[in-house]
Amino acid sequence: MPKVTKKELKRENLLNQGVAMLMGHGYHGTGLQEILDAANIPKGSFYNYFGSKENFGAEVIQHYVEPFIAQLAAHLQQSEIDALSAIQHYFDELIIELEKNEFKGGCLLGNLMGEIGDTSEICRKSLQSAVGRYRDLLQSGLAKAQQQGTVRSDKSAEEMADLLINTWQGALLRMKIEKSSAPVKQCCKDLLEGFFKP
Amino acid sequence: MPKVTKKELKRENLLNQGVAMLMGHGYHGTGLQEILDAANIPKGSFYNYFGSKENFGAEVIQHYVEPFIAQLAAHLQQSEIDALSAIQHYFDELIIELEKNEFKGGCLLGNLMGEIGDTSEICRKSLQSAVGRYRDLLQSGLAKAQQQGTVRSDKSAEEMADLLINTWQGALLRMKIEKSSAPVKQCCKDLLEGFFKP
DNA sequence: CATATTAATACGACCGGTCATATTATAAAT
DNA sequence: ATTTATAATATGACCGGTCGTATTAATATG
Repeated sequence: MPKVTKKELKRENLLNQGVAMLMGHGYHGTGLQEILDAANIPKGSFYNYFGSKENFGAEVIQHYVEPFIAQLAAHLQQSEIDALSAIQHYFDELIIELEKNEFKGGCLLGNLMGEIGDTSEICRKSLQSAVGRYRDLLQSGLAKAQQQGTVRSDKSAEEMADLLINTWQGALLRMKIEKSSAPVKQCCKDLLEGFFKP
Repeated sequence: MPKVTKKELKRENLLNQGVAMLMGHGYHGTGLQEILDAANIPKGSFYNYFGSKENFGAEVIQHYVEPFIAQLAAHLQQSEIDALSAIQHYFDELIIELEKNEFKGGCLLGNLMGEIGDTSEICRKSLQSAVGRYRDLLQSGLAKAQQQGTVRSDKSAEEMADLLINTWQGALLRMKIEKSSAPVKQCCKDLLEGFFKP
């Protein structure tokens, strides 16, 4: 096996463990040691892969959002299902996952926006990009739903995408402290089955 | 001056500095030393006032929410103004304050829900209580607005209060990473001037 | 002088990050 | 093709500093 691939593999392993650890204990609550231990990589090797903890955090953010974008995109391009239903199914899947985790963690983006969104410029930029990419995809789905007549057209898809993302993020915070999926379920009901209807 | 009062004064000073520091750098990002330095209180004295950092955090949360509740209550009991307008004016004031702080900090409750909402049980309970008290007050204002006919009555005041709080929290996170008040302004517009209308 | 309250100091654990060195891979030279 | 020189990567001990907390000394109160 090529050496460069092996290095990439370890790098990705660190990112995966980083996602899990930062979700669980936050940025400042997680030490590099924990991440390295979880990935079975020696302490001294960390800086062969990343320039600093801060840079690592910024990469973790991008690494985290990727599967969510892929998952939503997969739902949206199922041609036999209308866009609004696709979005609803997507969020239903997220809720199932949240319940499986007993409402712990929530969304890494939301957690880090609150914790380091205005102290680490590098991570702020990364968060901005990650949320932006996610928002753009959701917006395209809502625009499609507008064309299909399942979502109101007197509000822009962009406005609704932002509203949905923001309400979802707030609902995730509530979920964490209430230990209940009621807030996130209500979010979907209020918006997707209520405010967004034509 | 009575001794007990002097002690209470220093205690409250610590809580005030704690609010400011935890807002700026989060729970794990803030050391007790910084707080004690800011309050001009010797390091060894901390445990004369609080049992632990975690207990301190839980108290800071309650200390933080108090003025917001008082401010909203003050708006709501202005008899010459209808409840919906009172709520709108209240949020307008919050937005002005956020702009004054250049979008830094946001809401301590939201930040801590994300960071330690599912790791510190004590703080989780405190957050639950703080948000609950705030929600109840907002709910009573919305119920009043329903009676005055300025807010729709086919949705419960509780549901709308939760939705407003959650969307507001999410919008605050977006505000932090976009460095713009657009998200929070849009939140008020979408809900108070849109979804909540009869 | 006895007692409680405050403050100084001590403590071990851990933080992010650096270092010289060991190992391995690549390139050059024979 | 084999050996030698060079570079890249891997590694664990270790840096100064800070963490939250415990213990001990000093001070104030009765």
